[in-house]
Amino acid sequence: MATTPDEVLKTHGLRSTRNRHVVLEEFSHADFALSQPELEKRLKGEMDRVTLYRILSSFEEKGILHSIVDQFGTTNYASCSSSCRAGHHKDQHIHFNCLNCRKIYCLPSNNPPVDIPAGFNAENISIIAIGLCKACNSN
Amino acid sequence: MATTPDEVLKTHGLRSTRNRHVVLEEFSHADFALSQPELEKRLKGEMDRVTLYRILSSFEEKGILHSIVDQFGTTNYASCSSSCRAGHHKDQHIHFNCLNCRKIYCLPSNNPPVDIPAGFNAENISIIAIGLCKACNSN
DNA sequence: TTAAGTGCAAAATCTTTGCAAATGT
DNA sequence: ACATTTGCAAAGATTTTGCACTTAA
Repeated sequence: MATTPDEVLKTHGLRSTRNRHVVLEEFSHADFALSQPELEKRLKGEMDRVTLYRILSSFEEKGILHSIVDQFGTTNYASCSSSCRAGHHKDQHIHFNCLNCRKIYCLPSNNPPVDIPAGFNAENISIIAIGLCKACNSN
Repeated sequence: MATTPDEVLKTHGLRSTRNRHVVLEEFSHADFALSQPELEKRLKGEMDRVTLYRILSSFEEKGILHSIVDQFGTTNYASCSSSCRAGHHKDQHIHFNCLNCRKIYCLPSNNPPVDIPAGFNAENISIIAIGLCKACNSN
């Protein structure tokens, strides 16, 4: 079921605006996570930087995107799986952060079970593999 | 074998200075990872902010500390295990990032095996459990 | 002595906030 | 019409850079 951008927005209680469509469009192309600075470059001049920040955080809040903080401390965003709901994200896959191109890939691998000591209450587990990605490896 | 601060510095090719001793002292107390902002608070007035940044990055580079980027994008530092060498860190434990007090704990758990797709070359794997820590849970 | 380390000022980033104008429903 | 969304300006926060002074070896 291919949901249209309009439907995605409506379903998540957001108005359909030109800027939001542009951002959704970018994510539909990308096969990896995008950061605000990266998106800003791609959309150079298309919209105000602040608007972009606001769109990203509303998309995350509504459950359209989930965020991954990479090894450089930058927040990156990727489309959510169907298991994400507004205000509650559950990343069930591993991310790969390339040291060279800095891209973040959502890997198909599932999280392995992780052993947490008693007393600690893990709500979510972030697993990020760090190294060289497929593209950078073959150069 | 309790290595003295002086020995730690010498072994890693760093000069023995007052500032570095102060930083090492802080880490010897801490049972969790410390960020630059946190250290700056603790060492209020003891040294320049820039010096602290430089000490932390040289300690990381030389393999005295390893860094963990937390859920808020802040870089935190913790003592390295003996398996870390200059320029090559191998975190073999899981970190726990508390949503309430924001502390990062190095858990005793070992990394589970993680399945990485062919073509990707993982140098290191960062596993961060996010939730409420032991202390914050019991309040 | 002299290379490494430090402090201060300033720059560079990245992110947030306030508010008036524009836009979607 | 009216609440949302946007753009601009400005403020905050964090981290880096340049350079002259100081210090460890």
